[in-house]
Amino acid sequence: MPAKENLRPGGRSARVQASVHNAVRALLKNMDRADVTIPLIAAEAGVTPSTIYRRWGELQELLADVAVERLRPDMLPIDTGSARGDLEVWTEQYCEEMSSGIGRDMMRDVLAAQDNANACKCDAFTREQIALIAERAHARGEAFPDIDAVMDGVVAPIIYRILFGDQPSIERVRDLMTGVFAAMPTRQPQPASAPISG
Amino acid sequence: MPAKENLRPGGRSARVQASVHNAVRALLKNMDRADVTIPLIAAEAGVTPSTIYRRWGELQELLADVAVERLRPDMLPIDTGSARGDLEVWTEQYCEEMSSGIGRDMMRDVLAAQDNANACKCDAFTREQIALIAERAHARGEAFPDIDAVMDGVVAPIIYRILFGDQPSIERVRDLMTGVFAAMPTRQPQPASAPISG
DNA sequence: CGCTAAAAGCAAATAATTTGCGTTAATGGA
DNA sequence: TCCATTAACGCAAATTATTTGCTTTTAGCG
Repeated sequence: MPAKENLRPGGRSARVQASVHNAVRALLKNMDRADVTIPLIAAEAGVTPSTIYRRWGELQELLADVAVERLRPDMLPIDTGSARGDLEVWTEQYCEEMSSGIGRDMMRDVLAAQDNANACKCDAFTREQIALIAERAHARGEAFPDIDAVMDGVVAPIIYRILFGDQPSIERVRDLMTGVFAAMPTRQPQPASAPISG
Repeated sequence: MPAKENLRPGGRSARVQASVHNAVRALLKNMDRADVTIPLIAAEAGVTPSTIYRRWGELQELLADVAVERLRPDMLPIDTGSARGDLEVWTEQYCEEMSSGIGRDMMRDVLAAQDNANACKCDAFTREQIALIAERAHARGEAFPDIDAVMDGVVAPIIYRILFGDQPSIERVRDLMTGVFAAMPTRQPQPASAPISG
């Protein structure tokens, strides 16, 4: 139902979409999300409300659309020199972003939508980032856990805790990471491996 | 904001609440959740819409309220004779319930609400069920993982996958459970150690 | 029993959503 | 390049949902 993908990529349509997205971001910055309505967004974006209704159906789909764009990673995972360090830094940053008020709201928006395509996208973004870290690890000759193991062992617990009311602590996040590395099938890592200290 | 707790427990108020909850359940059984509106619920429940608006504020809070009641466990975890068996059976049932269309919808309702009190309740329900299994294990003198280890290692991955688009398979769920038991610190189980207080 | 106030009902006012139809402009083919 | 086609938009009227002020009911309590 929410167009976004299969719409005419050409000028006006894209312009309207960008304008609406910008309007949503601008409004969310300044006011409580409970007070943001479609007519308000339309006014801010300079379009007529029916355009939004026809393209997104309801507010939640639009919010989910906007949220997923903001959740798209905008940089490569930081290279610390070791797989474990890479994952640790990435995980802590991910956890911080997602625990913040904005991150929570965006995740809520994505999950609240009828259409779960956006939720799938978020999952894909995360997997891609971890895959990049894994690739680097392999290129260095370091052992690295399966993506699924990282998702189940680190990402899922973080997200679960954020969604269900508990703020995950840095210590807990480190423990989760340690657990995933410990559970990794121990085939011999090639010589170049260099685990971080501390 | 959503009353439900601190309301007058007496006759009329409780009657209205029950009537509204029943109306929601009845409507959700027969129609798409996108077509359920507050005026419709009010008509079905035989109350005036403004009553619902004043008590719950918006549809999502009401849906979350109803959903959390349906997510409340209505029976003790099945006793299979062993801790591992108990957890396995419970986990598989939990996974099935949550993966089903109804379970997903209820979880979505709970998470979509502004107020996350209901989400916390769901987490508490799950912890209580696992705590019961843990108590039985301790009473039998069996080792059992920490509740947090089970939440992070089994529950969180299941819920994450359901929310973010992947259906967790029975095999994967068993693997998760095996992992949690394997990672358990292997202190010797005392014979008939004291049950946890709770 | 009678008082007080929380919760419900009712109806008018306001706001959001849907819908029909005319207009604009992106796309694709001649 | 121009034209035909049609998706997407704008506008405005109709419908539906939400809010609000006021009245009535009734739970809670001395």
